[in-house]
Formats: sequence, structure tokens, C-alpha cells
Amino acid sequence: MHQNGILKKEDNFSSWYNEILKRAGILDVRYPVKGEYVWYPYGLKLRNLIYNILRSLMDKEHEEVLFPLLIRRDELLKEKEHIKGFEDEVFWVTHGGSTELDIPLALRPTSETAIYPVFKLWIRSHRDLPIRVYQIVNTFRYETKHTRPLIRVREITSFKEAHTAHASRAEAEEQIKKAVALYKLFFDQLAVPYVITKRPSWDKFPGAEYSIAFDTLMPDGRTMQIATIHLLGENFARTFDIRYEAEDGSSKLVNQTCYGISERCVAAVIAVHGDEHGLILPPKVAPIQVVIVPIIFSGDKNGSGMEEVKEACISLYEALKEADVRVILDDSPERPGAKYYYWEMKGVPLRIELGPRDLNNNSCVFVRRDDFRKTQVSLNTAVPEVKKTLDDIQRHLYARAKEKLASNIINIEDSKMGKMVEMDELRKAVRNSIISLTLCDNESCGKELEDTLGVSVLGEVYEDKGVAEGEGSGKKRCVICTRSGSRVLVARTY
RNA sequence: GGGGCAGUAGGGUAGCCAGGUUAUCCUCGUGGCUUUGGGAGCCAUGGACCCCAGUUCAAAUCUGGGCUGCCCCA
Repeated sequence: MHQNGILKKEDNFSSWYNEILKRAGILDVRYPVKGEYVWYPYGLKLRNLIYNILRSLMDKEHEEVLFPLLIRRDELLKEKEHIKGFEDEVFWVTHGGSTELDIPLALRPTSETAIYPVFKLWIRSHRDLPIRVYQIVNTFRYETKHTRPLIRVREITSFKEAHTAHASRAEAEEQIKKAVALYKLFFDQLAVPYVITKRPSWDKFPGAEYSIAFDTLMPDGRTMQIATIHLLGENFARTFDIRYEAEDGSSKLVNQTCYGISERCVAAVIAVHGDEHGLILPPKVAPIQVVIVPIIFSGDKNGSGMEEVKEACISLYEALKEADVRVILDDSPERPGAKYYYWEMKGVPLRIELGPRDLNNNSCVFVRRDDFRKTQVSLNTAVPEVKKTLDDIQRHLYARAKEKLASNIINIEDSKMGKMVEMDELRKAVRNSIISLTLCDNESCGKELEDTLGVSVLGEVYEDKGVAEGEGSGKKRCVICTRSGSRVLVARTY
């Protein structure tokens, strides 16, 4: 791929994605260990802005903690269901120097088995509950499938995992609702649209009673899971003997939840909004929100008005900085056109051009990254106009992305259920979209559908039932076995 | 889980089938001159055959293994 030039996104998302990560300076994919990548400075700034939002949301009702990376083998293996889900993807530390360890240590694939033995120490009475903690750490999974930067990795560098313990199941379920609400707020700020579903029983988190997941739609028509929320109930409490003394003096098991978000949220921001010019970052997470490009010479005379333009750019820069806008002034010797392409690749939401022609009118030119619209703006009102425009870009990006998601959810009509819809029709529909159809809760039907179509069942829509209703009245019949069933979302997944 | 393809300078590539002098082109880096409202130009200069073994007088090229990446199917 040429270093310059446009990059088609829709026809080949995969190569678009890899090129963008490189050209925009998000990740260096050349690190010589499979599934591990290097964050470039710009990419890390983006990641940190995103995680600052997440952190501030979490901090309202959680406390941040930090648990060790290594987990004793016996602890990791305690919860039978749990380990069954992970055993083939655990990295093991077996030696210290040349000495073989008595007890092998696992690199955490997730931290339940690191945290819960400590919860047992921390929790004694109902007064210690509820407990809500979170940490942002790296975790390791020996992925055997295709690894992909930020999407399927062997080292998750930015796993935000929350763990809570409660006195009752009702409180734990209440926490699930809070977590859903919290994650909604988070993705709203990233302008990343989502569907929320309850995962089918065969696809829940290992050791959980049920799992809720957020999925977003990628440009190639596949969905990507971007957040999960699990009700653990008493499963882990039983295994790790996490009890508390209730008010009546009895000893009870705690009820737990856990929920997590990984750097896939960064991938989602990149994939959902970008175009053939590169990234388009929502202003709330853009490391640079505004770039000022001075037009030093105007083609005609040598250097007339040059100093004035420079000064005007500097004072605009200072004013924006003063107003807490993340702004830079690109006074490098490149030509303006080269700068435009460069900052477009970086996804900077707003560019301001300022040259002699503008200065004569005491104005500058705004160019939006989301729709390339140009407007003349008076220098007197530039700062408030910047704020307004950034807000507008943020809203517009989200609206556009939501619309795209909504238009890619296809309802398969109920009338077609129960008489074995043509599988080809479904296969075609699910090529670029999420489809909604009726399925019973038998695992064998779900698996058959998944195998036949090469898809995954995301699950029943968790809230907001309007997203995926059938025709309303009438019995809903499973697309496979024709027994009665319920509406589920189905898609090709990452 | 199964199958296919690839690895040549910082990035993208030609050469490989049919082994043989100094490894092609674009981009990029550096120094200079010049230029600036959508990727400027000229001059000089820098930089590469993934790793290990094998075949051979001779390997980027052939063979085997490893590592890494990409694509397709389930």
C-alpha cells in the first residue's frame, strides 16, 4: 500500500484497519511476539483519554485497586466451570530462573481467581458490603485463532475489570442494571452505538449465571463485543468461601457481579467513525481537537502580511488553549495541502485555516473532519464557535453511527418462522447486518443455526425491545425446530 | 478446528518459476537550493534479501524446519 492516497474502507475493512493503525500512529504492529503490539505516543494519548472517561465514571461508585499479575495454579483451578472456559488459553510461568516452581503461576487471563480469595479476607460482616472495586490492568490469553491488533490479542493491555460483592441477589441484580447504565454513558461519550443482549446460556462467561454484552457493528458487517457484564450469583462465593455475618448473626454467602471493558473500545472508535482519509475522532476523546494551519504566503507578493498571519495564528492558538481546547498550531515548513492530509489521517475533528485573505476580513476558515464542510468564522467569535462546532461534530458522529447501526438490523418476519426459512436468505442477510429472528432456548438449535450460517447468536435484546421486534402478535416459533421461542439477535462476529 | 498465500531498506514493491557481475522502482531519512490557499521541484546522499539448517563451485532465488503476517472455509 502506498504511503499516500486514499484508503477504501468499505470494500476491505481489514487492510484499511491495519493501514490506519500504522499511518495514524496508533499501534506499531511489528513487535515480534504474536498478538502483542506497541502503543505509539498518539495512540496511547487516545487510549488514555478514553480510559480517563471510563475511570471517572467508575470512580463515582467504585474504588480502584491493583491486584498482582500472577495467580497460583491451585487458585486458578478452583472454580471448575470457570477454568473450563480458560484452561486452553492460560500462559504459565513454570520457572524462576532455572529452578522449576513448586506451584506453577498463571498470568491472569482475568482476575476473578486473584481477587476473590482476597475478598474472603476483606469481607466479614454485612457492614463490609457492598464492595465495589475495579482495576485497569493487562491480562494474557493464549489466543489460537487469528490475532488482530486491539481486537484479538494475547496481551490485553487495558482491561478494565470491576468486581462487586453484595449481601443479596437482589442487590447484585441491581448492580447489573447500574453497570449497564454506566457502560451506556461510556459508549455514548465515545459516540459508539451498540446493541445490548443477554448472551445465550451456552455462551455466558464461564462461572456466571448469566452474561449481558454490548456489541457494536464493524464496517465489514460483523459485530464486535465491546463490553460484558456478568451475574456471578453465589458460584464463586461458594468456591472461595466468601461469607459474611448477616444482621441476624447468620453466616451467608455473598452475591457477586463482575464486568469488563478492554481496548476493543479503542478499536470501536477507530472502526466506527473512520473514513478513506483516516481516523475521525469524536472531540471528547481526540488528543488534538483543533489544528491551526497558517497560510503564510498567498502566492502573490513575497512575504507580505506574513508576520501578521503568524501573530493572528498564535493569538488564536493562545485563546483556544486558554479555553481548554486541545489545540496545536502547525507551523512546520510543510505545504498546507500536506498538512491537511496529515491531520485528517490523525482524525483531528476541526481544522482552522488562517491566511492573508482571511486576515483581511478579520476571519478564519473552519473545516470539519466529519463532513469537510467549510465555514468562514470571524476571529472575534472563533473560540465560542470552536466549542459549538466540536459539540456539533460529536453529536453528528454519534447520530450518523447510530443510524448506520439501526439500518443494519434486519428483522426476519415472524411469518417466516416455524417453516424453516430459506437458509440462503438468512445467510445473505447476515452478510452485512445483524439479523433478528426467533429461536428457542435449546442449545442444539442455537448451535445448529450458528454452524449452518457461520454466525453467533448474540442473544435476546436486554432492554430497548424496540430494536428487534418481530411482527408483534402471534406465536413466535423457533427458526430451527418450530417450537415456541423468542427473538434473538444473530450476527457474524469478531 | 481445517485449508491456502506470503516475508527483499522505516513503509510499499520488482527480481524467485529457469541459482551466477554492483538487487529494481516509488515513498521515506539526511544536507543544500528553492517553494507555500489540497500531498511542490532540483542536486547530493543514506538505508534491505526474516531466522536456522541442507543442496551447490555458487542461494534473495531450490529443499526442510522455525518465527511472523495475511486470506478463505467451518
